[in-house]
Amino acid sequence: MPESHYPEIRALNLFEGMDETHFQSLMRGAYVQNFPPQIELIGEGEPSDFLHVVLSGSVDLFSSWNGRETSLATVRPISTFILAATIRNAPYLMSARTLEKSRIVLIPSQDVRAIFDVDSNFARAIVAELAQCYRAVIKSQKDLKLRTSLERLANYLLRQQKRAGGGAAFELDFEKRRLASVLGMTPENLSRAFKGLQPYGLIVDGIRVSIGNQAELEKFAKPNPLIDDFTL
Amino acid sequence: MPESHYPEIRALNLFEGMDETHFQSLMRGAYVQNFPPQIELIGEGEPSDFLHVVLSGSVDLFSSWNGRETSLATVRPISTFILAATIRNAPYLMSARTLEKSRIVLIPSQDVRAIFDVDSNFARAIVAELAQCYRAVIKSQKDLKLRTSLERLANYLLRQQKRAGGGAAFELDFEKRRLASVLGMTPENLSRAFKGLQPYGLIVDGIRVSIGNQAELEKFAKPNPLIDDFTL
DNA sequence: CGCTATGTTGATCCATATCAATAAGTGTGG
DNA sequence: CCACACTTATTGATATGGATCAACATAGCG
Repeated sequence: MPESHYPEIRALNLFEGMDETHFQSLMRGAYVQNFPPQIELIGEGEPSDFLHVVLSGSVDLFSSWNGRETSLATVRPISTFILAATIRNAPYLMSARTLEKSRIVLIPSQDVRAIFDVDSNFARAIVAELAQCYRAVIKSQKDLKLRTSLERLANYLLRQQKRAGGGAAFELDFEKRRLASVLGMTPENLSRAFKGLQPYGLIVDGIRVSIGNQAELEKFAKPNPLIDDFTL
Repeated sequence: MPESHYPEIRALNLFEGMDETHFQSLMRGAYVQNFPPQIELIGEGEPSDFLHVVLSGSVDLFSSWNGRETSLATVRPISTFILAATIRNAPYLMSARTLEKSRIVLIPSQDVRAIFDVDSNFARAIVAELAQCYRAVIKSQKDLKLRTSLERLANYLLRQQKRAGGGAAFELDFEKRRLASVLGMTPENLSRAFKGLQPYGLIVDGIRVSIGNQAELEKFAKPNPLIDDFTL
């Protein structure tokens, strides 16, 4: 793999503390690939041969059952995915597909496991990452089980607003169809949910969103750090 | 803490591979406590001072928001909980309460983190445990988002049947009210869902369940290893 | 024994899904 | 650059899963 990518990968939490020779050894076995949009990178149930790192573009993690499908998460640069399957050497629980043109690093899972065994800094970083992923899913679970779809949307908008800098106007970083799936509802229902937030001064035009009455929206959404704070 | 408990704790996946002196050191700081039923052990949002190990009894992990409450998991002997919060030194995302009279080991979180740093076998075990917990929540997420409540109940029954040995008759290990919460529905809806499975030969009497038509129930439930297999 | 919490059943309401039609983008090739 | 096809978004009408409210039965438990 071209060495030009090393620094950006090295800068990831997962790799920054590890021994240089170990990092080099990981990179030697890795390779970078460019994918067009809508390519299925992995399918659930397949053996976890590679740890993936998204360098650019974005990847949708989804799952299907009995003809239904749901988006579970979106991976954006620069971060890794399917770390847990790699560690446990178990089949992927989710499928992954590119949402746009994406550049992705593939690191053989066995190399990751081997280096994990000899580099305690790397091991520590993996633990931190896994614990964070775990907590992220728990938060999502609480969101799903404790809130109605309207409340989930309201809180999603507040989170997205914060990520975008906190201004009243910002943009959605999802196609609405997939936002609906992520939030656990149908596209039609999402469309109506946006309408349902109009009383709080919400204006939506395509991907542009503006929150007219911040205080009222927050009063309705009741955001909670133990569900909505992604740093926690 | 009384040394009589050491062997059963030591036998846990999490501790079995670690250095004996490190284990002793962990145990020195730990203590065992007996709790009556319905005691809240920890509240979400509190700092994660202790890693907990359930020796006997059972513990409900739940969460509340805006007056609603949901059960996220049940911890049974012998296993640990809130490992992720301990590792990240972050506030608990879930509350915990005893369901019955329970004996619980409390290990100071800072001791766990300290030993983690010096014992690579322990670190490895923690990673394995975290990865498994993560995968368990992902499966639960898929169950929630891809299935109706009737399908969730049917698959839960099949899982429970397998855990109980595979025979047609077995017992629920949940109070129905909490089973409903775990499955993401109301008690009334669960009651009706049991009725809804009668066409598949399901008979329920208190906590005793019997599956009359295994083949038909499976045909309806469509169990999937990537959702329902707890070893994966 | 009662008392209290749990479970069941029925009636009704509400949120969300589904089905169907239309509109609005978006990308492609002529 | 436009016309066309195709996907996505919206809107309306309707169906349905599941929640809520209320009454009653039942089972633990002191």
